[in-house]
This record gives sequence, structure tokens and C-alpha cells, in this order.
Amino acid sequence: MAPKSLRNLIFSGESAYLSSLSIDCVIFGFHDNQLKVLLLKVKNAKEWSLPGGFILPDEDVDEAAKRVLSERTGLSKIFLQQFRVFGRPDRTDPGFHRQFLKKEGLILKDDHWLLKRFVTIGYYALVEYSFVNPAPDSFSEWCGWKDVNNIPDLMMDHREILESALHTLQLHLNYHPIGYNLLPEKFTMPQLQKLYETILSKKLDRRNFQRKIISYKILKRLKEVKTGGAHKAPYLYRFDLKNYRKALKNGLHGGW
Amino acid sequence: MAPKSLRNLIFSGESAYLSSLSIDCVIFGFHDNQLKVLLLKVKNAKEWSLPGGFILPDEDVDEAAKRVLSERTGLSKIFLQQFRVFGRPDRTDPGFHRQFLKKEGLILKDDHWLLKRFVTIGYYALVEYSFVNPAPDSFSEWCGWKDVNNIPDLMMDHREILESALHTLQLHLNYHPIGYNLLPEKFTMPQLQKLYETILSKKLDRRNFQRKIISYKILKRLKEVKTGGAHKAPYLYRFDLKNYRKALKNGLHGGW
DNA sequence: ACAAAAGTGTTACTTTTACACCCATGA
DNA sequence: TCATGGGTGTAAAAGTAACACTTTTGT
Repeated sequence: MAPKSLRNLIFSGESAYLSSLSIDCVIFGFHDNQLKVLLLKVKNAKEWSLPGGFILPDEDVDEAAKRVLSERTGLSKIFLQQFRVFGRPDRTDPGFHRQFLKKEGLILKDDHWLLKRFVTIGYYALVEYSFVNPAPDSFSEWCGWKDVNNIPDLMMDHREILESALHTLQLHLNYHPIGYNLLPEKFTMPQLQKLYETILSKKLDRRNFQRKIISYKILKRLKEVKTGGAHKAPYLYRFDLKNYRKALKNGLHGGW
Repeated sequence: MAPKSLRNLIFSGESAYLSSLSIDCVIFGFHDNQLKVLLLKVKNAKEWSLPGGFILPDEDVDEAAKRVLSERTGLSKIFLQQFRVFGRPDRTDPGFHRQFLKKEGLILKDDHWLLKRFVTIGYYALVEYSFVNPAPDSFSEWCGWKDVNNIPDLMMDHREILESALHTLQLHLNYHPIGYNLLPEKFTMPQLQKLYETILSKKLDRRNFQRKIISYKILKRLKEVKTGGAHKAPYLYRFDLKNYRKALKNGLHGGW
């Protein structure tokens, strides 16, 4: 028997939400020097999915995305960026949902709202990995991080959405506080470099990277040092938010 | 008495289109060395509006935008780029539409679909000015070009949409064939420069601009020359499409 | 004492900037 | 012939790329 929350959504969602519109979020985190994405394991299927949801009749679309985000991560302050609408009529697969819900004991009529065509608004979010408490939604049996270089099969066009988000991340690197939102408050230069390398999927020269980042004057070097590593202890930095914001306005003229 | 096309839209639109979703297009053209936007004069109101429309139940969203575009301009091949969703619940003003339609002799019920909240998908389009045959839609009494520096009062949040499109245009300048789509096939260097200056709202050095553009190798200089001007005849250029496309893929590393 | 990570410095090369000069054209 | 727009050149400054060397740390 399907849980009540799922039945509720299925049978009263039509009036509760704007029809034909959904939201999908690509939530990025950074951990172990790797870029991670928060994914959900769909119940009764081998596919995974992006965190998503619907929009309340009087809800700001950005607000709806925030709601989805906070339901999956437990976080309230989240860097969120709309990046593209996916509107092909065949992007939704009625068979998929019908199959999945049948196994939950829920039979949908042909004209059920969930089986209709959905236009989805893609958001990407940047969160600090260690603050996140992943929580599955009622379609899913599990929620957690996956390495961006090791993504399982995703349902529908979620793979395309993810790729598109990654591409957007590259373009936004010089214009949005991406480092700030993905890294912990204090971090080392090699960490920041690794983040840039991962997003750009490109090796960067250690020394030139450092010099360039420093030249932007968006970092404050702390007295402290990262201990515990097996080698020379790197300095810790934190973002100088005031300068960072100012610099991002015109873009960090970076040919990376 | 309202024309039939308008009555049709008003009274059968609910079932004919996806609900709560619309499309708004910012159509750019370039003429007289100025950037122009195609606007519609709303009937019975002082405000103007962006060309817009709705999405058919089984229509690709991009396709719907193309349809709107071609209805307003008469063009079929159009450079079209989705750029943002506008989803604040209060962005639509039920009073506005009710007033306007009342003057057309159409009384709408409180729960009429047109008075509901709409999420709109913003597109910008680039067209070759001289090919366009502006045609008003059933909400409008006139359709035509307005200088981007001299925009009249726009309805709802259309001003914000336009500004956002302009900003996107700036960001896309190095990544999309903006010059190619806005200029006629043959054009002069000063024309291209003026286009860049307008989009960036910034003066550029004539000589450095020329050198930089040339260095991209995306232009072919023709033997011909633009005659009729009051001064030295400038060379004509055309884009070398093959190289242009290739160069845009990695972006024209331009600090303009 | 050594391997590996991290800090710092130098030099050649490319790109950007800020200019000056000459040419063609219509009034 | 002159004012104006347009083509071309050059030198200084800034930024980028490609390097080597030293310091620190755990084993």
C-alpha cells in the first residue's frame, strides 16, 4: 500500500498545483575534492531522478524551487539559480509513472494529471555539502549524493537537465559566487583550485591559479593553517564577501 | 464588438492552450545604427506589450515561441533563445485585462482563465530588420519597432523582461551569433562596431575593435565597398560562418 | 632523508591599450 | 579645401603561460 503522502499527492495534486508545470533541481555539493549532485532513487524502478516538485497556485516559482530544495536538504538559505526550461512535449513518459505507481498499488486513469505533459523549469543550487541532510520524497526510496563523474541512469530527460546545469555552472563561474557557496567557510587554495578544475574539467597550473585568484582580491588569507594533512600545511582562506560581490558584478575576467 | 479572433481566443483558449503558462518574446532588430525592439500597442490602453502567446497542448515550447515570432514578423527562420522564466505570482494584473476587454465589449468572469496567474517563459529573438513585416495580434492595434533607448510604457512586467533580455544579450555576445543574426548579409566594420557598442552600451576604440574582430578570423572582407556615404567608402564584410561557429563554441575571449 | 604537497619567483610571450597618421569623399 | 569618417601602424603596459626552486610534513 502506497504511503499516505504519495496518495495525497497523486489524488489531490491536480487542484493543489499549477498544471503542466514542474520544477527540477540540480543540487551541487563539493566533498572529497569532488563535485557531487543530490539524486533520488525512484521507487520500483532502476532509474534515479533529480529532486523536483510542483508549484502552488499562488507561489513564486523561485519560492517553489526553494521549498523543494529545503525539503530535500533541510537547508533554508540556498544559492539558487534558474537556468533553463525543458519544454519538449515528449519529455515526459506516461508509461514510466504509470508502471511505477502500479507497483505501489495505485492505478491511474488515462487522463490523470501526472500522466500529462509537463514543462519543467530547471534550477541549479549550490550548497555546502556538510550541512545537508538528504531526505527522499514520496516517489523515492533513497536520497543522497552522487559523484558528478559517476551518475547512474536517470529517468526521463534528467540526464540532459544535469548536463545543462553543469554547462551553465561553467558559464557562471566568473559571474556568480560559486566557490563561496560550494566550499566551507574556511578552505585551502588547493581545494578552491580543485573545485575550478572539476567545474571546468580542465587542469590548471597551481602557481598561475593562485596568483590570478589572489589578484582579484576576493580572498582573505587567515593566520591558521590546515593541519592533519600528510604534507606541508596549506593556509586557510575565506572569501572577502564585499570585494567578491563587487568583483563578480563585472565578472572575474578570467580566461581559465 | 470585438473581432472574432479575439473572442475565439478569450472563450476557447482555456482548453486550447496549456494553462498558467505563456511565452513572451523580445525581438531585436538593428536599423539606422540603432538596436530596435518589436512592440505591440495594446488596444484600449496606453501601455504597450511584448509579442507573446500561449503553448498548444502538444507543442514544443521552443516551437510555440517560433510560432509567435513568425506570426508577428512573417519570418520562419529566426534565431531564438530562451533566457528566463518570470514566475512571480503577482506579475499578472487581472484588472488590466478585464478593463481592456471590457472596452472591447467582453465581460470576463472572475475565474476566467485569462485572469489567472501566468508563469511566462522569456525568449529573445534576433532578426534582420529589413525582412520583417510587423503584424499586430488580436490584443493589439499596432505592431512595430521601437528604439531600445526609447521604450514606451509597457504592460505588467514587460519592462523587466526587456531589460533582462538586454542583459542576456550582453552575456551572450561572445557565445552566440548575435552579429550574424542582426546584421544584413553584407555590412561594414563601423556597423558591426556600432552594434557591439549598442549592446554593451559602451564606446569602443575603432582601431582596436577592428583588430580584435579581425583576429578572430570570423569575417571575410569583400572586394566591394559601401557607396553612397558622405565619406570614405568602407569595406563590406560578411561572416565566415564556418569559422564563426567554431570560434563561438569556445567563446570569443573578449574583454570588450 | 625522502617523497609529496604547498609556498614563492622569474622570464618570455601574448594581448590590450592608447595613441598618430594617412586616405577618400561630398559639401 | 576642409571636415569627417574610414583604413592602417606602433610602442608601452598589462596580463598569461611556462617554467624552477625552496619549505614543510609524515613516514
